[in-house]
Amino acid sequence: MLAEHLGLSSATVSLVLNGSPVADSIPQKTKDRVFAAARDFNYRPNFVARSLRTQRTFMIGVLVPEVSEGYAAAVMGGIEDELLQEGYFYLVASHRHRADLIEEYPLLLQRRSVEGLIAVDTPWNQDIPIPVVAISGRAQAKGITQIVLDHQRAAELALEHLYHLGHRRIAFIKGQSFSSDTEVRWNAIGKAARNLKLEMRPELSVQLEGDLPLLDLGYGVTHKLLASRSRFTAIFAFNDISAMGAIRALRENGKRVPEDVSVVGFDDIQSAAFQNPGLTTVRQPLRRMGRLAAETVLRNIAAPAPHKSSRRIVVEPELVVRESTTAAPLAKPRRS
Amino acid sequence: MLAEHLGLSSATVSLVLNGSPVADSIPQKTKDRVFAAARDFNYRPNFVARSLRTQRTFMIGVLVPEVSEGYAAAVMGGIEDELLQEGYFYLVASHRHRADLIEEYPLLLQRRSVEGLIAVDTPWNQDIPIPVVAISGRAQAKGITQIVLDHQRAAELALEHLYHLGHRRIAFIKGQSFSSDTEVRWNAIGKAARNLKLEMRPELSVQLEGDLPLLDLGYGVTHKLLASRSRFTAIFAFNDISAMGAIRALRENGKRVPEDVSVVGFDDIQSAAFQNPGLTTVRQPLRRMGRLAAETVLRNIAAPAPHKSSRRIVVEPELVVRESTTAAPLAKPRRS
DNA sequence: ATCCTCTACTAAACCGGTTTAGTGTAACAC
DNA sequence: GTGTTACACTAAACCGGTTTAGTAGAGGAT
Repeated sequence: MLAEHLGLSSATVSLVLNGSPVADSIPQKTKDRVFAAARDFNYRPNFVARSLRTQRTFMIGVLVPEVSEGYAAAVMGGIEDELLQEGYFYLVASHRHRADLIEEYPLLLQRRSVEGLIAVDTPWNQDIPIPVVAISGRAQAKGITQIVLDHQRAAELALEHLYHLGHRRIAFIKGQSFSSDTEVRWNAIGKAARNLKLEMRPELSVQLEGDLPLLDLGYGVTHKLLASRSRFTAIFAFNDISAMGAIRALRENGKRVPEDVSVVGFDDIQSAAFQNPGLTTVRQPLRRMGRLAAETVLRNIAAPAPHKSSRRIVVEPELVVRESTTAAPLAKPRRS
Repeated sequence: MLAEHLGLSSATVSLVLNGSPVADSIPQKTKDRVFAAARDFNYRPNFVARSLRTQRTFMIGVLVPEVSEGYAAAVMGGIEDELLQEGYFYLVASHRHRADLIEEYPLLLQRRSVEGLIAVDTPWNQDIPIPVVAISGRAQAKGITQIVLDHQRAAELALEHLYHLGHRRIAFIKGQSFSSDTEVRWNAIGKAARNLKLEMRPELSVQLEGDLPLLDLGYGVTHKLLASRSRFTAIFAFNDISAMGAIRALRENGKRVPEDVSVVGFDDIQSAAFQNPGLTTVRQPLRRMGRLAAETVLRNIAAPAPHKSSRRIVVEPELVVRESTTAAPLAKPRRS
């Protein structure tokens, strides 16, 4: 540390600059000299050295399936808002759903001494000694906090919307088996359908299969659906991307959206609003969920939970009605 | 370090585990004991301590306008591919084009001892002591490497495509003044137009203005364009998002895309392909640019450039023809 | 003159490794 | 028996701060 080229010990300088109570006895005059020198020399204490001594890194790790994908990107936006504001930085790692990476990255991040971890849509069963918050991942380990969507409400919002528009024959695009939300959401849909006395026909359910690129996930399965010649007037897709793929497949088959078939997506990623027609979708407040996760992880760092209890924080979805849904054809809608 | 609970000094353990040549004289038997103990105790050397001594952090900083936005997300995907593979992690900071943050974040990242910096679409004029690679930012400082698109080629690809489809009255949506690509691209378009003897009418040029949210950037200006009643048969937008906004505005005005007006975007972000109709656009190889930036920054770290020369690496665009462009109405197209 | 109490600092330990310069011992040469 | 070398390690410095325990010196009380 070069600052005591001008008189004092490094201890004094450190004490003064950090405003330690031990420095109370140091006269203002000396303090001012220190501050002035720090400014003149443009002194920036070495963060690594400080981290070593204080055992604080002010870093947290973020695990996502893939950074470049809209869902993760939106969540990260919220995470970052909160973290940078609180003086933290974050390290990101994309595991692309590869089991070995899901295993390895948390270890690597721990070696980097991150103070907490946020796992986005990542299966989790490890028990690690730092706070972990999972966003919509199926978490089995104890002691982690989960941010989850109220899937029941989400299913109701979508189905009631379609139901009130007169749709009775609704096709469903189910998520990939590796996605953590698939199962809960599917069950929620089943329950919501029963409440509405809506029949879920097996021949109108298809499941996504491809992995990451997810280019035209919904495209293929919708073609399959159309090929089966089962009649339907609406599709409820697992996510916005598959909904967009579905719309394309419908168009190619001469179906108009929404006049012939209504389509509801899920997530409300940025491009849902950019679609033409705009996509009606169930919004997950992704940015807020990210922010919430960051807040939670910071709180857990500040005050380590005494009891390793698993908590869950439920966030509410919101139906965003755009132009991809309308009254069912050949049937009298009840309300709009 | 707990590992020498079983016999040796920490120095020996470190030497052995790091495969230092100094450890050559240590018999294999001892080495094996060390390795075994490391495994049993699940020993992970503290990265912070090591960083302090070796002055290596294996971290690089990434500056972007906004993480949650498609352009930055795609670039980050490429950056991450390369970095994680090479054992590096990265810290991200979003400056939202705020001048104070653009000033501050590089400093914060340097305090964190990042070994290099990648600036995405970020104006840059500082001269800092670590390698910097800029992706499509207007960089003025010396010593930094820029990854830039061949804008001339990009403009030609788009204009020639439209020209050959018979379009002569083409409207242009120009980028925001803060975006680093705006000016070069505009000049490139001008030059390409002259080469084609295409007249650029001032009344057919509009400029984006809003800042980040960019929800319907192109929407407003296109409405303005339509309101001016100037006739045009095609729009070349500054980016995909404004192109999507333009399409929406056109539709609302009863214009069909592409039958009445063809639209060309720029970037080829993920949702361009998801559009209905699929958006014809000039692709920037964003992921590759990110990867290239990461490779370059790592190379500069390994072998610091002796001469602080500014280099530029030019990448080639590619025209992706989808469904938003077709032959101009009321005119004989030359070729399809 | 002696003791006490403040004031204004600082010496030195510490964080957890890496790295340099040695050191003790055994084997070998002469 | 003595000098030399190779072997198998280790002491200690070091990275750059933070933090604890303590100390020198001035001034006041007795």
